[in-house]
Amino acid sequence: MTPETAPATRRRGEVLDEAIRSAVLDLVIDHGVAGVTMEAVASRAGTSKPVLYRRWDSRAALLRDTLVPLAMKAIPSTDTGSYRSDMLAILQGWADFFASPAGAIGPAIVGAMPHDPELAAAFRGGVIAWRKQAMAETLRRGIARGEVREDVPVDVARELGQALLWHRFLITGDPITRELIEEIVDDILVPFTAPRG
Amino acid sequence: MTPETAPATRRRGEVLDEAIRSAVLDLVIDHGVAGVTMEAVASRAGTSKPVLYRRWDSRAALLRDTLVPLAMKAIPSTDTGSYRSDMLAILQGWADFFASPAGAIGPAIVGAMPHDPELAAAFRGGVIAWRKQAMAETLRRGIARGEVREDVPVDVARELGQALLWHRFLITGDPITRELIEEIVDDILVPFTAPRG
DNA sequence: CAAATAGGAAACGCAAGCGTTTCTTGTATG
DNA sequence: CATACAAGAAACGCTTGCGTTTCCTATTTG
Repeated sequence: MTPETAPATRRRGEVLDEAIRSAVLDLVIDHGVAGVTMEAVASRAGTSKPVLYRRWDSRAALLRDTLVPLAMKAIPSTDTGSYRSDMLAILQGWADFFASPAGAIGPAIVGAMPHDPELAAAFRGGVIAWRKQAMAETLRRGIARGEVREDVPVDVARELGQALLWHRFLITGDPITRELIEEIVDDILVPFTAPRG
Repeated sequence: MTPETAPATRRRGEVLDEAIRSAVLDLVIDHGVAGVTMEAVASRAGTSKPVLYRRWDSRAALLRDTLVPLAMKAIPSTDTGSYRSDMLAILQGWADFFASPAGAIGPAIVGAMPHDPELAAAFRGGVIAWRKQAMAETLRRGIARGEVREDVPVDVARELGQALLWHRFLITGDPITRELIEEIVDDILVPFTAPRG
């Protein structure tokens, strides 16, 4: 046990940041957003409240800075070569997110937004705006390939698939299967967006 | 001020029950579900905690018994004579509910269900099951009239319209307009369910 | 009318959480 | 090496909320 090999007892920088983020997610999963208190996060992350308050001036800021980036990295943005296979990949990405531990942030954010305008702005202005843009891009590529009609109502078309998945995830609790995804794409999305012949 | 006309100072039965229900909804609207504490409900309803505990053994039971019936009476179940006008009425009912003060219970329930299995069972087994049944009934009537194809995939068809509305209400915050409702019915639902050929 | 019920006020002891302060000391930097 | 920074432990005083008890008395019931 020489001094050179004594293990570090305190964490700094990214190591500590990751421990805090991980603690927040664990608490959301276990107890919902109400379980995310400064006391609980500090305890779970093996740190102290002054450490948290040095970074965030409030619980709301901590939640916002932790939950929103998790939602941001969930979904592939990918050009697969066809509108159909783009949509299959995107909807599968959502389904995988919902099935993952991080999916717990979905209902947490939805429940919190009505009373946290900054969280709502971050989530809708960040994550959702980005997803809308990516979906519009997907439709644009489809139009360029001649797979999607030029007068497709983009506003509705870009949300139609994920709306069904969110509905099952948040509201009805019904299963989200690969078969459902293919049905949505082949029986709803493709007919709805296809050029009219 | 004769004794016969002295105003009542205590409430009983339905009058008191309604005051409690109203207090819960007010608190959800103002503070979200986290604001619904036994202290706050008692104070808001102008009653006392023993009165609440005489009725419910826990905050969770009070929430469940208050929020779920509110969701239950939101939506018309109506036979208007055609599948199209049925769907217009139903989706307008959802839109009106979301725009009403009681709409606040939507995100409240969604946020709470992952950690309250009894609430989830009440909401999904009660409200949602009832809505699914009513939607299946609507499709059946459409089939009988020849407006809806006999092989319509009921599982997806019965949730498609409201999924889009819930998505806007809970996730994106985009407006829910009469034009949107008509677009959903005329451009998505009717083509998707219509007989082929 | 008398008796029973339960509404409402007030209080209780306890726990959890808040935001902050003080202190020690591990770790990074120059 | 010395210095600066910040991590982590511990404690603080305060607030809110919990579930419960006691008491008084309004209201209903028989």
